[in-house]
Amino acid sequence: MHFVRGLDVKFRRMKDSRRGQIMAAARRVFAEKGIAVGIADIARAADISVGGFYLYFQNKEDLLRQLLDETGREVRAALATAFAAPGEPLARFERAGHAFFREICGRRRDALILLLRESVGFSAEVEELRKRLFQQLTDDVADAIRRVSGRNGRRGKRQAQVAALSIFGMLERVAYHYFIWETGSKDRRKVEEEALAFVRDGLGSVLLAGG
Amino acid sequence: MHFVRGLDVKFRRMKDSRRGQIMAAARRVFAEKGIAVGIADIARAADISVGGFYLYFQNKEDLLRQLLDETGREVRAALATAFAAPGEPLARFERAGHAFFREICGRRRDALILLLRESVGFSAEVEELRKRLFQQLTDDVADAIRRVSGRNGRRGKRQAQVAALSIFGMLERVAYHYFIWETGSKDRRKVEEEALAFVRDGLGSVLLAGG
Amino acid sequence: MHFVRGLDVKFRRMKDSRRGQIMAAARRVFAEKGIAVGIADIARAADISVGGFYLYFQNKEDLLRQLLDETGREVRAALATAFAAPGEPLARFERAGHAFFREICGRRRDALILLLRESVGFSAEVEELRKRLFQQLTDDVADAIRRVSGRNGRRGKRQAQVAALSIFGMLERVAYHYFIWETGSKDRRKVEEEALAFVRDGLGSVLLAGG
Amino acid sequence: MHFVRGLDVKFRRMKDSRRGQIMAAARRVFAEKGIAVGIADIARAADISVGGFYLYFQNKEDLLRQLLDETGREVRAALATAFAAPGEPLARFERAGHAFFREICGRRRDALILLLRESVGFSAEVEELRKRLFQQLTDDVADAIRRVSGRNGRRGKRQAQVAALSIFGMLERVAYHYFIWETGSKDRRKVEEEALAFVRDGLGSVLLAGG
DNA sequence: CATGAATGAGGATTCATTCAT
DNA sequence: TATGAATGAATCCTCATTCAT
Repeated sequence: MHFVRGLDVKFRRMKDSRRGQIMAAARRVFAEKGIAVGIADIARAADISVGGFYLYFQNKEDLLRQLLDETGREVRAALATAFAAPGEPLARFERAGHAFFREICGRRRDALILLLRESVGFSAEVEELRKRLFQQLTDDVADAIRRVSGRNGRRGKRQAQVAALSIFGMLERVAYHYFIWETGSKDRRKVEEEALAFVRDGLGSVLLAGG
Repeated sequence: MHFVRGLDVKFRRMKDSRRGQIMAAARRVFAEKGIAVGIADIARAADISVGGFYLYFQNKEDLLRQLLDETGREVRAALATAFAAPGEPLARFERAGHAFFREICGRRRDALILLLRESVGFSAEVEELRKRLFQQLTDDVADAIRRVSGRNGRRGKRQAQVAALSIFGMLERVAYHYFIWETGSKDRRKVEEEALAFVRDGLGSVLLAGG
Repeated sequence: MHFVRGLDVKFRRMKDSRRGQIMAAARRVFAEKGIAVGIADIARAADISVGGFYLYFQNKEDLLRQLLDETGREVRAALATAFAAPGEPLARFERAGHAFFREICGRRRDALILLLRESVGFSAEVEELRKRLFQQLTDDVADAIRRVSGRNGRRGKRQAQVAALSIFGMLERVAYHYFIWETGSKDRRKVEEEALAFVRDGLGSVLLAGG
Repeated sequence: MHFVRGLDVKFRRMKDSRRGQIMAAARRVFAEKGIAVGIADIARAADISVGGFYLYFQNKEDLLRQLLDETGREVRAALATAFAAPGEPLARFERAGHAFFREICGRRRDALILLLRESVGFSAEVEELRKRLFQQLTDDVADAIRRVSGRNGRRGKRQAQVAALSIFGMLERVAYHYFIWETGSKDRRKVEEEALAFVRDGLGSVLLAGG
């Protein structure tokens, strides 16, 4: 039985690695040539046959869904980890912002492009997934804001929700500008500082308003 | 000859009206069914033949380009007009924000969807156009910020640029959330207030920092 | 208006002729290479592009459906015409039998192959259509038998139904053998005579039983 | 050596049982989902791997061929056994007819569907096999008719051949109608009676003609 | 200017068959 | 013998674009 379980695990891993290999290739190809590339291109980039692709994904939309799920998990994890470390509330928000720029924009440009550009408007179902994903992310942040501000009334909730949306919107557009389009100032450290200063100020009064 | 010129003008107008008719139909159809709809659908919605479409637009991308240009002009105009009226700097920014929600999100949902969802990642050329468009918009705002703050050094420029990007990012995501996905609070007036309060706070220190 | 109607009619005809051209080509190709041929083969045989095919038929199944409908109408018409002429009941049945061999097997081998071989088991929907078609044909014959025999009780109905089915079964298998497989005796006139003699005898007692 | 032979025999048996297991599963699956199902479905139904399938059959067509052969043998055996028992010639034909309905239609619906629906038009080679199979079956019956009628001239042969074909055609269509489509009267006993009465009458004069 | 039938390249997906293990 | 992942040719269908009328 051990042997069989061992095999099982081994196969599961192989399967996972194959799947991961395709996902990585797809992210690369999507980022470079756009999501309109054919399955053949993805398969080629993943060193696999066209039929092989369909062994691991039901169809192109399924691949995109898994890619988005993964990206969503990564972003949430990066933000949550950075936010979890002890410190002043505002400092923790700021750390989370830095994490977004460092972990995601800096290290996962492919994922960023997928999330902000290539997956947009792909299909109704994918759009629904994007919506859920953004809701999770903004809910996470809105919860954090509410916990810090202590405001739990309808107004407090809406305020936290809007603040969370605003923060994400800022991060997104700044990321799109500097990391996807690679426009404007090349000094991303400074850009990062300014952007987070803007967040801090916007957030500051939201948090203080509750005190 | 007058007659001929008259005809000419008339034809130019007819041509313009035809073109406008197609563009309006396209915006409607794109917003409803996504940019993947065929030319046939657009032509049907515009009460024109498929061949007729190609008399007014070189191809689908050309249509999209013109649609985006138009939308860009409208947004700039709405913001510029609102900002131009006299008053305190911060109040003028706020008015521009209100104009975005009222004029664009409220009255031009089709254009909003096109700008933020359907045109994203369509093709390299369209993406280039989107980039230019966003640069114009953020440059407008950044200029205004710089004029008010008086800071014209490299740092001031970057600061203004980032602030402008941040403001647009916020407006975009809030618009996407409440006007495209139509999620969350139904009280858009209040959402608008909160969002603009956030902008005001973030902007406040940028402007004051220069004083 | 006459002009416009004229155009309309002309276009309808052109469209019909195009459609008919494809249907004729398809019957030929199906009979020769089997229904598994690709749309490309059908299109080539019909001197049309692949896209052109889809201008006239929703998909392959739609083509098959229309082909079967047409064949069904032809067979019913051939039998009905032959049966309608005056004469003794048995002689009229016999004439209908001759019509089947002459009009359908002799002149429309393609249609015969489609009906008895290529359309079999294509898809659930087509099988449903085949079922309806055979029911119509056997109902026609069963009605004729009942009218002649005068028996309208449950037993008479069943008897007529089974006799009609039997007749069709005979005609089909004889047709399959001699006209599709082209096996056995080459003297089809004589085969025809023998087969119809068999029908006459089987039918004779059914008809007389009622007297 | 005994040991080895024993093993050999055992393996042969295992091989046979494996093969039979696959054939049984295939008949079931073909009858239910149509012959278009993939090898994977058949393998799953037979509790075997895809690769395993190819240890016992060269390819899908080979499976179909063996399935048809088997079905042919069964039908011939059922008819021959029923016909072999002593009695009046006509009564023996009738018994064979009953055997067809009882043994084949009633007990082997899967085989019936395969023979009359799923194997039709599969490929040129399978069609050839079907042709041989039907020839054997009709030759068997035609021989029996000839032996009873005593007519051995060219005309007698043709007459017997056509009569045999007619009988099979009737049985087939009645079977298709009542046992495959499961349409019409639910009282299969009575249907069977009527159908065989029809055969008896048709056959009667063929047999008597020779006397 | 206007039409819409026609084109055909391109993309998604399936499935019989093979082969390394 | 047995497995099932891998292959890739084959097929269906769509849609931007053209062009004869």
